[in-house]
Amino acid sequence: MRMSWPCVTCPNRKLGFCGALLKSSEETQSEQQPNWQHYRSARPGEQIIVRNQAAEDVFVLCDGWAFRFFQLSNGRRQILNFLLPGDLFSTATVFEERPNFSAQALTEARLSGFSRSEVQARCVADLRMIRALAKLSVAEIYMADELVIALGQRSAEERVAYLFLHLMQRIAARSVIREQRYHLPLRQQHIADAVGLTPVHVSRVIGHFRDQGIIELSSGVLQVFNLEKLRRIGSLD
Amino acid sequence: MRMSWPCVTCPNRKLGFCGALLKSSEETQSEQQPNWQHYRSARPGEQIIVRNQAAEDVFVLCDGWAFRFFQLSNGRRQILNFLLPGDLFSTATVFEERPNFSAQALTEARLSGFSRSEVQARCVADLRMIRALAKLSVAEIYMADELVIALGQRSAEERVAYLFLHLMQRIAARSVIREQRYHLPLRQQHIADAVGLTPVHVSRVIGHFRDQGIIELSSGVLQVFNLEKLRRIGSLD
DNA sequence: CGGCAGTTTGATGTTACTCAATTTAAGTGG
DNA sequence: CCACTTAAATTGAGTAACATCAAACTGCCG
Repeated sequence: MRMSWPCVTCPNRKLGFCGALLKSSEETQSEQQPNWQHYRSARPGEQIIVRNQAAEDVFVLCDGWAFRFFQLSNGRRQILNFLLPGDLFSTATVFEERPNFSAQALTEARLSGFSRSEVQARCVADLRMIRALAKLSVAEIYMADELVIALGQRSAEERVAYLFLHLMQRIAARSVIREQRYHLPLRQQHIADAVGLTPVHVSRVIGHFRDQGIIELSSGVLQVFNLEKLRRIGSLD
Repeated sequence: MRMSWPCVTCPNRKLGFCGALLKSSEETQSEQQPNWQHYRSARPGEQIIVRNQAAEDVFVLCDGWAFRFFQLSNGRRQILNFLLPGDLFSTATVFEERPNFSAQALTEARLSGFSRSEVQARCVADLRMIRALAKLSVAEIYMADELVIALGQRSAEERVAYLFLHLMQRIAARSVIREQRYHLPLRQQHIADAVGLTPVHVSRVIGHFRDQGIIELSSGVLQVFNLEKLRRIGSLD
């Protein structure tokens, strides 16, 4: 059971950071679980990374959803991004011990933790690791820039549509989508915290989309009826 | 004249990416201008990087101010960040040929352009380059995350105060500040585009700060009279 | 059946935007 | 040095977008 975990939980290893790491390990290590990697699971809502708190490990999400966020002193929080299976919890964690953000599980989740020092050592030894990290880091910067654009320049409807399109694209990159139905285990509170609106207003926006026959979102499933329209509203340029 | 340029224009080479690059070149190259590096100047408002347009070079700002931005089809633009002397125009440009953003000079500016392929080659050869890039990339991600937080969760006054504090900190990191006076060559339009407000509202916010005796901003100089208060308004947590 | 978390709806308030006019500052040519 | 021009900043009035508060509704689970 445990031996087969990596393959079962990360069927799309080639997509993520996990891929480069494990590939680099296959050559130097046996089939056995190396001691610098370990698995862990998290319950919905469980805190995985606490801001400013030093952590030994670098985490990759194997299964389920999670998100990175920043907790403000006034009780609000900004969700920085959502993490899907295969995602590294920010490339910054590879280089910095104390993260500048927090992270928690959204659903039941499984994580893979890698010892940071070992990951760094592998970066030095294996150029492919560096390449993979560089790619991830570029993607992370672009994602953040896009969110800045959405938050700075777009209306409520546009932001929500943007978030849906963004998530749809990422989900579609790792699984086959049938009939434009996407599994989105988000409360409206999460959407609100991600796009800088109140849950009440998010509800109105989604209601409006529903009335227009653009989408339907209920019980964790987003169904898109009019992708064209959603794109016209939510795409950034 | 030309020989002494690098030192004159990048007095704080150790701070930036320029430092690692040139250091790595000192060992392998003579004192002469290497052919994979060249200088260039830009007039205020001149476009330096055009989104989606392939560029051979990676740019470092030597002197003056510039900014990265994204132009929306509705005429609006989001300024992603301001660039100060020593700054690399996004670490993403090192790895990707086609940038996902544009950039233009804010003031009279001098740039240093490095051939991307050469920079990449040096990354492979010299570990210090990688380390420098990793550090920059982490800083860039954190900067973007902070802006997301400011745009998503903070009021107009808080955002403007945040921008000032952020720029003050970066300016102070590269020059001695006397009596809390900072040279900020920004129009209110730039501030507006950076924090997602209209220029009119930015004017009101700054006017309000002025009335309260917190700051004074005119003819390109920001003077801070009450740093404590500015921090209470603008700091993120 | 009751309780609870999440969503929806309505009424009202606040923030920031828009439009337009006015003032200030910075050049420019006589 | 002073009128003239132009860009930027300020100010005011009216409006739109989103927040807030509170109540009602829904689905789910014990």
